[in-house]
Amino acid sequence: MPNPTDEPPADPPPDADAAVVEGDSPPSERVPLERDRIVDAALDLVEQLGPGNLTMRRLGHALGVEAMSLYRYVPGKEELLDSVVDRLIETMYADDDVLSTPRDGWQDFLQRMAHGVRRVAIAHPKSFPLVASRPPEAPWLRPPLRSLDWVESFVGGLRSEGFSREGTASAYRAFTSFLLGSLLLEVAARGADVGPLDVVEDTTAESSLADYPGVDDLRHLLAQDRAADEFELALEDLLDRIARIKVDTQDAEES
Amino acid sequence: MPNPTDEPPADPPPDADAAVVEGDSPPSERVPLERDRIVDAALDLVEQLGPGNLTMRRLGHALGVEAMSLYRYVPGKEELLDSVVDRLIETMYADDDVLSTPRDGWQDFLQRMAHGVRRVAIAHPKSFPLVASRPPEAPWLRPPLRSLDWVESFVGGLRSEGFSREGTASAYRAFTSFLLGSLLLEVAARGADVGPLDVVEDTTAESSLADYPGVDDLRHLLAQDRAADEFELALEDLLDRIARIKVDTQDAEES
DNA sequence: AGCGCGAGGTTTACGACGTAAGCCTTCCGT
DNA sequence: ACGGAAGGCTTACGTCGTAAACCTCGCGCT
Repeated sequence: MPNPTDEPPADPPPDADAAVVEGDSPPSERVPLERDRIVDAALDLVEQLGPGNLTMRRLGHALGVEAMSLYRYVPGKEELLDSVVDRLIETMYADDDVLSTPRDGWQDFLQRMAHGVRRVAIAHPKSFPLVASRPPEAPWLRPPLRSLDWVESFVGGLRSEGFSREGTASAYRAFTSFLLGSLLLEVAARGADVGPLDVVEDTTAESSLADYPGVDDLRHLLAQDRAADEFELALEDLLDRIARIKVDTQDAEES
Repeated sequence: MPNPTDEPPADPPPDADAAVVEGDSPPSERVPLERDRIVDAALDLVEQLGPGNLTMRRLGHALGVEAMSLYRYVPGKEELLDSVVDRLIETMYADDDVLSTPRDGWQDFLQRMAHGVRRVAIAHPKSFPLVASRPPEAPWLRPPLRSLDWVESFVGGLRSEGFSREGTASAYRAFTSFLLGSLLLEVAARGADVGPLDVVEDTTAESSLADYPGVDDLRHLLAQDRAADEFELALEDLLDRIARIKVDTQDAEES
């Protein structure tokens, strides 16, 4: 068994060219060919098998095509993965509840943005870590807000609400590291217990915890999933912190 | 070029068996054989080439040995990587400035712990992300504090300082996600600019930023490395937050 | 009608990977 | 002296990413 990186590969036979939905019709296009389809399929595969089990051959197979055909549309696997995270980011940006510019104050603006990112992370637990692990293209594109559009929204939004340059930059850094830490951990916890079958399997029993009375005592508390509540609380505290940053960095600036 | 995942592989010739330091001598051992040596070498290699370029053959080569010989001491690559992150965690735990139990209050205790973790992260920028990306063995082993010893220290320390069970659990979750987010981002930024040569290469010039005036305006600020200061500030705010958690969850508990 | 030609797919092939299986050597206890 | 195991080496298999060459249509020309 050469490569059991994440989960059993489990290769089902191909289907492909299944439902070619019709409906749209700009002048002269046939059936929806590819490239976006490739990225979508890659995202799906990553979500099913984990990033380590995405394979060009497997991906081709899922699209009813040989692996090499993909290279007509994608320069290589790395770039494909980059496109996958781009797709994820776009998904976030298309969220209706996320504003591209503040409407009811910056706190509401940032709340919506944070929740939008969280929604995407939770909807794509296996892919989300990719957003963190690909090398950033520029120092100001910090995961998980890895796109100029997001950063522009963030920066423009806060500036328009009276944040100084320094305040905006600090807030941006605080916001991104908060999101990254919380969501990576939440998603990792979520991803762990969706294993193949496992049932409930209390994980208790077993060995160790005898030597670790403190941990043993808190075992149940620590295993509980309070992610949603704590995200909310931590986010509120973060906004307070950012409010403090705002006033602390308020200095003489032109508009 | 099959696998340019991270950086150019660049395979130098082997040396191995170079300096076999003598000095210790328990009853009957020859030259320091292996297993720990393997893990150390793996850690070094990851640090030099990035995790994606660690290869059993390359690792063997670095130790002056064929790849297959490693399997005498290590069951497989996954387990090797697990051992590497364990080694990292032990390194943190051996830090003299980190206390295993509070001496001057829990704030000092957590400060020292946070700085200890940060020191290790910064000393091993390429390896640190491994600590985050390996699947956790239990829900209460949250990166980057992935060892029962750490968690026991944390939990025991806070409990002994009067934290309730719930308060301890909340503080633990807040602490870990703070560390993970901050340090991953700091380390990613650091890892980015140690590329092969690149010189300074202002990254400015170039394309894009014309359409993103807000980002362009803040470009220099956002590229600045304020990681150290902001870690300190954020950590202090986190401790305040934890103090609030402490009093908020103070309820009737036996000692 | 013939014909080239390019878009989009396939085949084949290479080198690197993780690792199973078996072989060879060296050295120890008896 | 010798058996055996400890520790390394060689060979081999299946899989990966991808370069290169090759088919095979259907279209627009003349």
